[in-house]
Amino acid sequence: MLLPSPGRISGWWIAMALEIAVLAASAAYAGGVFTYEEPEGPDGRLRPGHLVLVPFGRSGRPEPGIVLRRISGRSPARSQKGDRVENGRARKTVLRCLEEDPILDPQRLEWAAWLSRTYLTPINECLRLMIPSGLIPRREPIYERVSGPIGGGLEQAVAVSFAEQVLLTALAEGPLTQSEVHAVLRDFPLAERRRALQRLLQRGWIRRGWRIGERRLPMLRWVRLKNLPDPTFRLGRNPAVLERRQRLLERLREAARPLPADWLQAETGCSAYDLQQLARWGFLELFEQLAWETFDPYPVPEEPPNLTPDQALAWRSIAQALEAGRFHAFLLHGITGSGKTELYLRAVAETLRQGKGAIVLVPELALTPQTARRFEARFPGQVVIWTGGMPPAQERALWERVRRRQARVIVGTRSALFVPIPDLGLIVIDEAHDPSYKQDIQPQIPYLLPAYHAVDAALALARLVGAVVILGTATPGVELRHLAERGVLEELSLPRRLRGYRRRLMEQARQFGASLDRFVEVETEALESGLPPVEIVDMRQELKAGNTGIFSRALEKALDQVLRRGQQAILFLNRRGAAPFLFCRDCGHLIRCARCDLPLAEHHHPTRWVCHHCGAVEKPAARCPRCGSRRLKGMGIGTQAVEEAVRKRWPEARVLRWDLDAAPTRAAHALIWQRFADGEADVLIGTQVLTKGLDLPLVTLVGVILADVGLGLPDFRAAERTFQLLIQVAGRAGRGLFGGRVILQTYRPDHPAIAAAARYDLESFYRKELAFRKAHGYPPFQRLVRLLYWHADPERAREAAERMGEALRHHLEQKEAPPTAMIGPAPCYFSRLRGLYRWQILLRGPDPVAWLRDFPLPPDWRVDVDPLDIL
DNA sequence: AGCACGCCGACT
DNA sequence: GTCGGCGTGCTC
Repeated sequence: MLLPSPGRISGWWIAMALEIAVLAASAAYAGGVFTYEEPEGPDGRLRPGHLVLVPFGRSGRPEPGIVLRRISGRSPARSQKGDRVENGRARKTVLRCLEEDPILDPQRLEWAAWLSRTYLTPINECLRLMIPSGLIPRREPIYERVSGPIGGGLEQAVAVSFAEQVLLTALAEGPLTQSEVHAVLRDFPLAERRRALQRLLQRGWIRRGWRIGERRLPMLRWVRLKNLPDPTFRLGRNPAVLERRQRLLERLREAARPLPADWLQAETGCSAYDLQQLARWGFLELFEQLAWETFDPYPVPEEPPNLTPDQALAWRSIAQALEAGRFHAFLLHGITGSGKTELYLRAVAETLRQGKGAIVLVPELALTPQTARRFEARFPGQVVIWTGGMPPAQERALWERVRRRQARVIVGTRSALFVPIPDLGLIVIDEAHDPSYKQDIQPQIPYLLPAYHAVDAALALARLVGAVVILGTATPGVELRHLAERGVLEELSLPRRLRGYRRRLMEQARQFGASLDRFVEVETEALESGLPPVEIVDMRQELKAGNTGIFSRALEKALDQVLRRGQQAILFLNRRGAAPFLFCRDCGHLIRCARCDLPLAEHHHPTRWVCHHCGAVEKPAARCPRCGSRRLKGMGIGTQAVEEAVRKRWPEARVLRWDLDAAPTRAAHALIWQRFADGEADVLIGTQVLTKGLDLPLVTLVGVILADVGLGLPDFRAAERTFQLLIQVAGRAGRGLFGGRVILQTYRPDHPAIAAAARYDLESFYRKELAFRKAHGYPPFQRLVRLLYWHADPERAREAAERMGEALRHHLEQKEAPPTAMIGPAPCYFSRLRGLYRWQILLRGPDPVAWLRDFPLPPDWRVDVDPLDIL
């Protein structure tokens, strides 16, 4: 077939037009895809996957876009402005191409289309996931004078304000950017400045254009050690400052080479100021380099250990699949500490050997310097750590390294899946059951991001590019097991627990004065042992026996023992704060968040009332808002209450708390973990953040303060979530030399999730859960789509929901297959959050997405396909 | 979502 | 008579 080329052919203009997905937030509301003219000149010949800037919207602001395809067609007429007109609408022209080569390959474009179809989201929103904001230049409005009065004459005919005159005079000298306009008009109030601009624009005296910023390559700050300070030199007055500065110098001395500043800061806790100060004293030299050139903090590759027989068996299948170089997906079911990571590392090594790239996803909170280090140590200089919310320059630097094939391994959180690494050969998803792999629906984000699940999205991508997927988990959950049973995933298992490699254990044994006698030697390198035994304590019996405290007698005794032996304990309670409820003792009034209608929790240090949903923090009121009584009291317990109880009962114990309050940032998380791992505390108290697969060898006791938290929610996945959490937290015990045990306190010892977790009985829990899901028509037997609507006005929310319900009912009657049931419209269980009234409609059937595909969904409705919860 | 156009009350 | 309220409609 002859492709039409631009030019005049037998009286027709054969125009090449481009379908472009525009990445502006507002574009999604109009479908996301628009037709543009191809520019003439060197920026011509745009191909699918090219990143361009196009004028968009009334303001004509340059917005990033991705070329989807070239289309040919009869030329529309030209308007006076020179734009082509079609259906009465002017067609605009691409402004410029941002990268010489297409930045997305055809498979990624196909994948975006899949995401769009699967999650009922405009394709531009799906593509946005793959374009880091660091690639987009800054754009600033620029104003220039067109015509109008210059000084005298028309001012009398048309009222011109003083501000307008000042602006016109300034513009007579030349164009001004937005910020320059504000500088010129700095003596006028903001509203006045805006009005002046608007009126002059309206009269056509000035014109607005856009200045597109320079795209500078991001630089990276490096640190080189110049001199070590004299031992008598005071590096700081504050002991904490002193310590981290010493740590920094020590780290540089060890490395014996320059290290990146941000990396050093993360590792040592130093601030930019610390670095500057040390440089001023002449101990360090700070310098910059292109960010992606030589990021290579670990030059010596770590030797891979030998595999255990279990690992070797699993490895044979994985190696075979990698060899074949076709799509293949594994469910690697390995209990905590069974050596899954070593298999990931081998698979990555094999992928690199083939000249392909690998993506390794880890749960949000598990991405710590320690995790990163394992990969960097094995693949020095080849690893990029990718997390959400990085500064644009860093994003761009890392993206550039990946694109130039300088880094072939991406380790990151769920957004790392979308980095377009060339020749993708392997995707690993660690702890694949983790809920942080699902993108949730949030009202505060202006974008209509697809509610994707990284596991499903990874499988789809791997199919398109012919890659291998490894989904690793200790607690597969119903959906993953179901995929395995359907043959989508090949199941591999590591049933035995690896206590550690001999080399590491010997070191620990020396350090803590322990012996390795009680380990079963399965092979020359690795030692194995079983999971720690779990003891259930029925807290109702404790109450009967007169114990109203937080600790059962069994847990108290066990903790006592651990502390006496100088070992470590973890106390787990999946609830932050001091008390989850606040009641008035006189009238029984429950204090609620004004915006969410949910109970406020009491927090200490300082004493505050906190909404766990919207994060609102209130100063405690002295009196009950209903009866005026001063007797307000917190009820129930959270991690802070546990911490206080431990400190009171064991004043000599060193206690650390690990929850969102104690560790608001990733660095703080890493720091708490590090301190506990270094033996700076005896007891670690925390919420689910502490379940994220970290090795703490000295922990011999895990106490679950209250296993029932979370079982009360009316959600079909509540039991599964609790079960998985309990298994994960139990796995924290006994990973080291001294073995370990788990004590699980509960008021519901017979609940299937709790009873099965205590026996590590995944099989029976899975069977029961599956029967429950089948009986109630929940996933994986039926699929769910959740339609969400929210509005500050309760009436408008209800009306919109009912209108939508009607429209869907109508659609339902017209369209029979596939059979789909509508549940609702109804207010959500959390019917008001952040001041917004929430309504939902659930669609349930074998394929509700297909059923919805030809239904026009209004953009103010949010769609959650395969929602994790329906609260 | 932004942003502009469009029709009714309190002020220089 | 003008500023400015936010209702409605559009984005190639």
